[in-house]
Amino acid sequence: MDIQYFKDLLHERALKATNSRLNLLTTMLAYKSAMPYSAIQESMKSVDRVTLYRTLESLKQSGIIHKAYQENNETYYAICGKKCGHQQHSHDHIHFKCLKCELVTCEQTTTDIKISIPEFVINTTSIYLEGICKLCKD
Amino acid sequence: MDIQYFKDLLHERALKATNSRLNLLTTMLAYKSAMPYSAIQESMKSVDRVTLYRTLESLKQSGIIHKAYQENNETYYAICGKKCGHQQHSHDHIHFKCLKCELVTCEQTTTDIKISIPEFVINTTSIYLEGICKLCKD
DNA sequence: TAATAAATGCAACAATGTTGCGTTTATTAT
DNA sequence: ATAATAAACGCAACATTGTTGCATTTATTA
Repeated sequence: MDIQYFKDLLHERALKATNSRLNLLTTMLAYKSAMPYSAIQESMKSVDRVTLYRTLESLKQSGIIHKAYQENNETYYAICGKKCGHQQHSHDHIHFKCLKCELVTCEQTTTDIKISIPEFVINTTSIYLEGICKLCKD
Repeated sequence: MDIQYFKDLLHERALKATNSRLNLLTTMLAYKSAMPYSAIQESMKSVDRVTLYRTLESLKQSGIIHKAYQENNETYYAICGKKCGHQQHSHDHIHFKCLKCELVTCEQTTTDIKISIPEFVINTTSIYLEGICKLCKD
């Protein structure tokens, strides 16, 4: 993933490859884990907050980023995988918040998770876990 | 569950059984499904919004209610089961949002859900589902 | 390079979060 | 039943975030 990848991605989704969007995406990529809004705001403080709001909205709508986690009025955003498209998010990972390092990451589970409720139709499943991550465990 | 139950519950948690709290709890109980903040606000419009804010906070802190769901800046609250205590929420149910009737309910899953990530320690698990509920399916 | 649709910045307002403080209320001990 | 007291309330005030309209700027294209 580099700038050109993001430019192409944006064009695919009929979005202009503007500085705000490219800056946001490269910042989020560099951050590695899901990025809290406050951190996004900090690194994007050169752009107007309305622009940031609309940037997040457009990227979310287009399936380029997603809300990974939300707690205590702090929202965490992460970059989507390739399966996501316009109005069509599809994540096969779960979101994990480490209580020690406080990072939120997208993780793959080893086994397929099948949750069912009798007589209910389930379209989408979102799973959030809290605990201690691999790196903090030692 | 009736008024007396809530009074006792509040006293157990060292909270005064005030009108705001009892009104909120009986309203939420009558609502049956998880109650969106806007609806709570509507039925609690006689109390100051700061009081409502603090009422929700105190009941949440004490394990009497919990945030059941959150989307599009609308938060849904639900009454906790008996396992929850002060600073100690413990829900064995999942939260389900029906895309037809738009109600958010707490549901039991038939099978125990065990999610694991290699080398991670998992403390709490939250699961959110979207789909069509039993009543709307027909 | 010009045309044009999209994106930005700014102003403005709404909704919610949050704190401090003086007054009121629920609980308790008398 | 009443007084003492700590908790809760209402109000004012300010912070943060959400959201829209509109004139200006920018990215894309022809």
